[in-house]
Amino acid sequence: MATRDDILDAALGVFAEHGFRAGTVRDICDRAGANVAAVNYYFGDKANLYSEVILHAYNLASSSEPMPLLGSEASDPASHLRLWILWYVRRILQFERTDVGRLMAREMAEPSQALDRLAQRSILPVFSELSRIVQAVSPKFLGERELKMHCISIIGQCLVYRSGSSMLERLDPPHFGFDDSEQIADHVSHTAISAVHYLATETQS
Amino acid sequence: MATRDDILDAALGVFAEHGFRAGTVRDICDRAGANVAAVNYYFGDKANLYSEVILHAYNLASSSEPMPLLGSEASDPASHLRLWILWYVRRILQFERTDVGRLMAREMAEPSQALDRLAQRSILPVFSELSRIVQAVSPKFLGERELKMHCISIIGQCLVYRSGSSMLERLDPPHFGFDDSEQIADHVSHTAISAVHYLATETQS
DNA sequence: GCCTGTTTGAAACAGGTGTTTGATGTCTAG
DNA sequence: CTAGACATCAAACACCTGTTTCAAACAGGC
Repeated sequence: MATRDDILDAALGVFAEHGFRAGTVRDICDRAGANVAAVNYYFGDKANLYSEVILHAYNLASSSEPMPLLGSEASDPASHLRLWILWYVRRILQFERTDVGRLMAREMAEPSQALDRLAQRSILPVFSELSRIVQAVSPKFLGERELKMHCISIIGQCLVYRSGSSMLERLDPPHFGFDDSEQIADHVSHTAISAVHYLATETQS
Repeated sequence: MATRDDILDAALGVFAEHGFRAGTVRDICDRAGANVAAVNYYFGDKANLYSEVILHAYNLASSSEPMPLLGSEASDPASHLRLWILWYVRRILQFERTDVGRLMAREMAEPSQALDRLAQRSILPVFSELSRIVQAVSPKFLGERELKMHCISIIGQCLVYRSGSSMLERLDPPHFGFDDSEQIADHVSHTAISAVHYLATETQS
């Protein structure tokens, strides 16, 4: 059963690097030091292997830093929002260099059926927790859609540092990386906080 | 020479749908009503065809609504920012359903050499124009990095509606689409304007 | 030691890929 | 009319893909 795990690890690297289609089982088996037939023996076919790799990658990702929950620390909502954003930005930018992150990025750009199971258990909790925090920060009660857009704005400002990295790299360097997490978190949280306060006092068109 | 253009059009559709690797020249030639050898006859090889398709797609994209330049209309900077963001959001969300947009999205997620030539002539002007507008909106002079982060935040808030659409679709519907462009532009411009004003009055950590 | 189920191995298979070939048609200049 | 360039076509080529086959090696229980 050791070769099964070897194949799983090797497949993670190969799929992260080349994607599902372009990643070959021969490459995987070579890296795992196994025979070509091993993939079909243990996983049935290539597609099934991929599904298991996604699960494997998710388990690896989940074992990292846990999400800071509202109320877990006795701080004001504003600084908690900054803490949460810092956690999210770190998660995003840390992913950039790992196989797990590159795999997830591929899944986000071109989702496969394998993602569906994880999405409900991964994306939704993150989003609803962020909603709670933003609502706590806001001086007035935010409607559902209004709240949603604020959260999307925050997510978007963080995600762009990875999903738009191919664009950003083509501007004048230096590019933003993991070391800039704090600065990015500062900026995004300031933007978000000022947005909810501004929208609370001004009349929205 | 008509078949050359037919192949170009067909290849745009095939590459947008399946990507460079998974898109086959046989599929392209079938759609174009041409022989398999036509691709190599007119374009040398598949990679070269892809490069020309990227150029072709860019020309199609450029012939759409032009970017609203600062000073072209006699309006205050704030409403001009909203106008610019609306233009950008529309461009982003309109792309979602067209072959050109899907191709560009693929290129952004996994850039090929073909993108390099376009990037300098497409991304940079957009970004520098946005920088000018944000600077005009701001009550105080913004430093290079500060200005850059504001612009990235705006870009990110718009881009997320496409790059993160696979995530957003998994939240409770209805999802945001082209018809919500105005609302999104309102929200993003309000956020951006309040951010530059807030950061101008508060002391940034 | 032997037997049984599990695991590995080299080779082959069937199908699809981009590309090349050489013949055939088509049109235009001399 | 003819020569030559251009364009199209069916067929074949060489290669790579995931998958299967079947024999050999290995494991542990009796």
